[in-house]
Formats: sequence, C-alpha cells, structure tokens
Amino acid sequence: MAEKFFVTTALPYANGPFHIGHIMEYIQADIWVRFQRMLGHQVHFVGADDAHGAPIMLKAEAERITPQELVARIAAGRPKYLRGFHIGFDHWHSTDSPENVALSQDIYRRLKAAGLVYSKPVEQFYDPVKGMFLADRYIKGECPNCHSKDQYGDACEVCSSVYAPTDLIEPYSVLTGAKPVLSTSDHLFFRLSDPRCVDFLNAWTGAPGRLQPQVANKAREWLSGKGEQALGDWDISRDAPYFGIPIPDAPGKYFYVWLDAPIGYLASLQSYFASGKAKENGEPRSFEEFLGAPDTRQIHFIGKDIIYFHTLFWPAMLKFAGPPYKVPDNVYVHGFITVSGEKMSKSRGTGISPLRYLDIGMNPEWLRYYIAAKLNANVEDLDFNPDDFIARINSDLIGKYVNIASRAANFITRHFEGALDCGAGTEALRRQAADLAQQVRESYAAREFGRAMREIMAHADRINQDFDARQPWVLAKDPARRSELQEICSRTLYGFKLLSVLLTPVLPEVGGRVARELFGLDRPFRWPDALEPPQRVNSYQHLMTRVDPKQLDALFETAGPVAASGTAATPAAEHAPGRASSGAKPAAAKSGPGSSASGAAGAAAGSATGESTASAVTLSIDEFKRLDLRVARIVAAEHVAGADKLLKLTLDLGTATRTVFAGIKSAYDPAALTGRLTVMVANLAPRKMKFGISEGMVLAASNESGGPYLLSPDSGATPGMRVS
RNA sequence: GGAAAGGUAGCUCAGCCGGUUAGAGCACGGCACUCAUAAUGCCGGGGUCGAGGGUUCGAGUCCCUCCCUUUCCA
Repeated sequence: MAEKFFVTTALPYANGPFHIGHIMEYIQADIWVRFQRMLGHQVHFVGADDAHGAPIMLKAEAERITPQELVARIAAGRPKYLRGFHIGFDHWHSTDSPENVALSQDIYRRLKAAGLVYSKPVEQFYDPVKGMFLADRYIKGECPNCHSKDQYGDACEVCSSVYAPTDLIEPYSVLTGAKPVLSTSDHLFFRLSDPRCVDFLNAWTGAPGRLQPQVANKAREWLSGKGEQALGDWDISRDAPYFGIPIPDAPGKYFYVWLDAPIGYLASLQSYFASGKAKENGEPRSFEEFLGAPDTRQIHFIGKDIIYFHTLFWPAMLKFAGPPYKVPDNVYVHGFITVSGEKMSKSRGTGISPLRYLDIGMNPEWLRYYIAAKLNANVEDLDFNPDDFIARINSDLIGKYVNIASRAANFITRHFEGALDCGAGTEALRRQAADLAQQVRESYAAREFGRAMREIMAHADRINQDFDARQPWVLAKDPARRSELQEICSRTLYGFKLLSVLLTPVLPEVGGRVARELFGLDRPFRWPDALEPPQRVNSYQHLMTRVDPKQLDALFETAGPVAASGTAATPAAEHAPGRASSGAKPAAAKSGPGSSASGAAGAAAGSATGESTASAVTLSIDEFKRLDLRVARIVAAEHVAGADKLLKLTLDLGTATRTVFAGIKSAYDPAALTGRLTVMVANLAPRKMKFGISEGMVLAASNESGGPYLLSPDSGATPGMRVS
C-alpha cells in the first residue's frame, strides 16, 4: 500500500548561502525521498528559509536594508543550488510568511490555553545605546577565569570555561561598544518541565524505531536530569526590537526564532497545499486533513546539533497544541561533514563551497554518490577527502558502473542491432536481481546508504568478472558463437539496468538517461524495473566523465586570483565603524535553527565564495592599520586572453602605477571602468599568475545573488589617498 | 568537570547476538586481456584491530582503567 510521507530538512538560516553541511543533509533526504517515490509512495518534501532572529536583523541593519530584503536576497540564491544538486524539494518557503505567523500564533494560543505558558521576569544585560537586550554572544569582556580579553558572554574560547555574561570583567556590547546594564523584563516560558510534557516525551522518545538509539539515549538523559541537570522550561519570548513574529496579547514581545522555525515546516507545507502542488502530487485532501491524518508519516531530517529542539520542544509543542497538529513520526539525525579529517578552519578557508563546486562545473552526481557511499544511519561525522573522492568516483562510477554499459552495448549495437536475449538463464538472473534489489531496498529504507552502495558495487564487480570470463571480444570473432556473444552481452546489460535502477535515487540524472536513452523507456525508472530484463538497447552514449584532480584543486583554491575581488567584500563590510559581525559562526550556530549540519563548514564555505559570512575574530586597530588601502584611478582596463573571469587593470596611485588582475569580468565592461576611481589594497604581496604579476587587489562586494560590485570613493577623493 | 560517538591495512571504511589463518574498495607490486572515453580480470605484499588489564576453552567483538579525536551538556 502506498504510504504518505511529509518530509523536511532543517531550515537554513537566511543570513548566508548554503554550505556543504546543508547540501549533505539535503542530499541524504533527497535520496531517501526519491527512493520512496520509486517504490510508489507519496512524498511531500518541503523546505524553507529560517528568516527570523537577531543575527539577521542586525546584519540587515549593518547593510542598511530591511531584514525582509536581506532574506529575499538570500532566498533568491537558493533555487540555483538546489536544482544544481538535483535536490527535489516540492516546495520552498520562508518562516517570515503569513502562514507561519498564523500557525505560530495558533499553536501558542493553544499551548497557553493548555496552561503550558507562563510569564516570569528575567534579568539580562541591556545595551543602553542600541536600546535592546543582548544575547550572550553580543556581549564580550575579559574572561573571569583566565583573564583573556574579548571573550564572549557565555564561554571563553581560550580556557573554555563557562560562565554567565554578568561574570565578565569589563563587559561591553559587541554592537555598540557600550557598557551593558542589567535590566529586567518579563519573558514568556513554555513549561517543558510540566509532568504532562515529561510523561509524553518519555513515551514519545522511547517509542521503538522512532529515534536512532543514540538520539533516544540523549533525550532520555535530558528528560531524567535531576537538580542542576533537570529539564528546564523554555524561554520563548524576546523583547523588541526583534525580527520575528509578534506574540498575541503581549505588546513588544516576539517569539524566539527557535519557536517559529520548526513551525516553518508546517507553514511551508501549508503554502505548498495552497499552491495546488500537493494535488498535482496525488494528494486530494486539504492541508489540515493531510497533516492530521493518522497515516501521514511526518519525518524530519536534521543535524546532530539541533537534536534538543527536535526531540523535546518540537514534539511537545505539537502534542499539546492538539489536532490537526500531529507529533513527528521520526526524526533522523546525521553527523557533520568534515574535510580531510578536520573541521574546517575559518581563518585558513579550507572548506568546500557547494556554490563553487557547481560554479566550476563539477558534476553534482559525483558529490551525491560520494556522500551516499559514506552515509549510514548513525549519528557519525562524514569525512570529505579529496583523494578518496577522486578514487571513489573514478573507479566505482566510471571504471565499474558506467564501463559496464560501454563495453557490452557496443557489441549489441554492432552485431545485433540492439536486440537483447539472455537465453535460458533469464529466470536465474531475475531471481538474482530480485535478491539484490531487496537487499538494497532494505539498506535505503534504513538510510544505510553506504551499505547500499557497497552492495551495488559488489554486484558491478560480479558483472565485470562474468563478462571477462566469457571473453565476448573473442566470441565476436567467431560467427559460430554468435548466440553466446548475444547472451553474455544481454546478461551484462540486464545487470547494468538493475544497477541503474538501484542507483537512481542517488544518480537521478544518469538513471533517467539510462532509462530513456539506453533502454528507450518513456519515463524514469521505478523500483520494479530492476527485475525486468531489457529487450532492446540503443547505442551507448557516454554517461559520465571522470573527475580531473585539477577540479579538486580548483575547488579548494580560495585565495586565488578569481576569488581575490570577492573576498574583499568581507573585510570591507565587517569593519564599518561601530559595527561588529552579526553573523559570526558561533552566534549563528547558537541562535539559528538553520545551523543544522553546519559543522565547521559554514564559515569556511562563506569565505570560499566571498559571501560575507562574518568572521568571529575581531581585529585590533593596529592590525587594521597594517592594511594599506588606497584610492586608485583605473587608467586602463582590458580583457585578458585566455582568462574567463579576469580583467587586467592598470591603476594610478598618484605616485605609482600598479597592474592588478581582478575577477570582475562577469560584471564589468573594460571600457566602462576606464577613468573611474576605486579602492585597492596597496600592500598585498604581489602574486604571480598565469597572465602576469598582480600587484594588489581592488575591493568589490558580492554574494551568491549578485556582484561583484566595485567600491567607489565619494567625489573629492584623489588617487593615492589612504583609506582608513 | 560530566556525557555520547569514534579510534580496524598508506587512504576511506565493513565486521550482527564473542568462535576456524581479521575483510572490502582505493593506492602499491606482478601477471593477463584489449570489448570499453587507460577501463577490466587474476595473483600478491601490507594490520600486535588506540594502550594496558580482566572475563572466557576462545575477544576487534563483553567488562574495567588510561590515551587520542569529534561532539553535546552545565
């Protein structure tokens, strides 16, 4: 019987582009979703941007735009990359939407009516200049333990001791530098410690098969905590100014972003139903009917960093809000992705940017396969290792899998005009195919993708062995052994079809091409196709190319000439007077639901693409002074033969002339640049490039949705002036 | 400080409830083959299964201690 699934992935925080951790999670969920659909199940797979909260509010303010504009800009960059990695969300929405406002307020009212909300005064640091309460991450000061300067309000990064912001010596507001004062305000709390909640959560988290064992253990630990460890109530309100959803009957108060973020799952689903797409996808019922139906399986894929929210608050909220809200059936948790065995360094920029991955033309299915091959159902980190990546793709996918079609199909085309006949062994092959398909099916269903890939590749080995043993290239020379030749090649192609069906959840593009181009189907593969011996095969067209190690070099290259103009955006934006980074990684990880799956990838991915993901480091004025920024006049700009992205600029610094290669060809016509003023880094070490030596860099801003935009000084500035 | 997960060949990883000489892929060496966008097959070298104790007829697999990595919590 067809099952009905409602599947989500964690909502990415809308203050920056996707990083590799997001993409990994989406790939995991997408593979699982495609697999379920191939079995004939109905799946509604939705995502959304997590738009609210202080970091976005402050970042927008720093850019002098509204939070809505900021979120819209980020959202505009999403589809390209989702499509690029073949991630088939049915719908993408935002938590800053009418649906989410209505749902959040409705759920809140129901919880309040159930007696699970109360008000309590909270004393907190307040920035008198900014006029707002400060989260721990917006307060810095001297560590009370080791006396390191400029430590955050919750923990010291030097001695890793933990304390309250009020323990800091000489605290100051990261936003304004002002000395924060203690102030009191009433906050609203969700009574998670209520026996009803605890009883319910004990039952919910303990239900067999609901959570992975490690996750259930963790939840049990939280639920059974005593004394200091006891389960606390949850502060769900924030005072204005805050970018969020107003709390009903509580003027000046907004829902904490983590309250409305998961509700965004439902908002996206509702919007999807309203758009008519659910109907197209085979679901005739209304949003409420579907959501509340007992046979709807609600499944959330998340990263291990947000287990707390998804196994305690979220199910409790839904449970006590009552129908049509329904508690999640499963929460599937994955680990982080690391690169070359270590968490990615924000300063050194050793990350992988999924944006760059696509931009330099790498095949998304390589990454899908690689991730699939290394994923299991456990909460374990997964390592992206460049050499391993190359080896795996080239040997598994090209050498073994794709090669099977290539070596067998040619004989069939040449000698049999495409006709296949497996002969007497067909039934035995069918049984073999059924066995393998069953095994692989169980692995996929259990999210043991690595095991599925091993099972599939082991069979690819068997097919290659078989083929080798029968030596069709010898048979082809002997007209008397024609039928033997046809049989072995047909068996091989049957095997190839089987493998292709089983790989389709991971390789939807290649799977689709095999179905249509090679085997002449008029639709993509469905799971039962795995068992059907093909009758005909068309001439083989190459399905996938090998990874060139140079592409990996390009993927990891972050300080190269192309990135030079882009990365300039970060320092330029971050050090505007009186502004501190609003999207610092630790802050984002703490307050943003979308930080799921981030691992350490976020900051690194940002720096690799020039997105202004803020760096957590602050710069002393002395360090800043080391930068020699100068106004420069572009006296000549020309195309560089053989360079896709570079323009060669000749810059007049008043007293000197410099040649700089800038990666701005995509946005600027050389003729339009000649004569204008801009800003350059004058003391950057010269860099030898293929086309000559670049003696500095010009500053330009960009992110995934636009740019680069070259900086210009106001009128009056002249070449050579120091920028400070 | 407490907790969780992990530490198995050069690399990436399998090894269910303890059971014959510890496996795979890649990499490496040799051989074979030439159908395949240099792909494939066969053979081989390579591991004191983080360290040390213990339980057991027998432990990578269970127990204890310690070390390392990652993460979570207060």
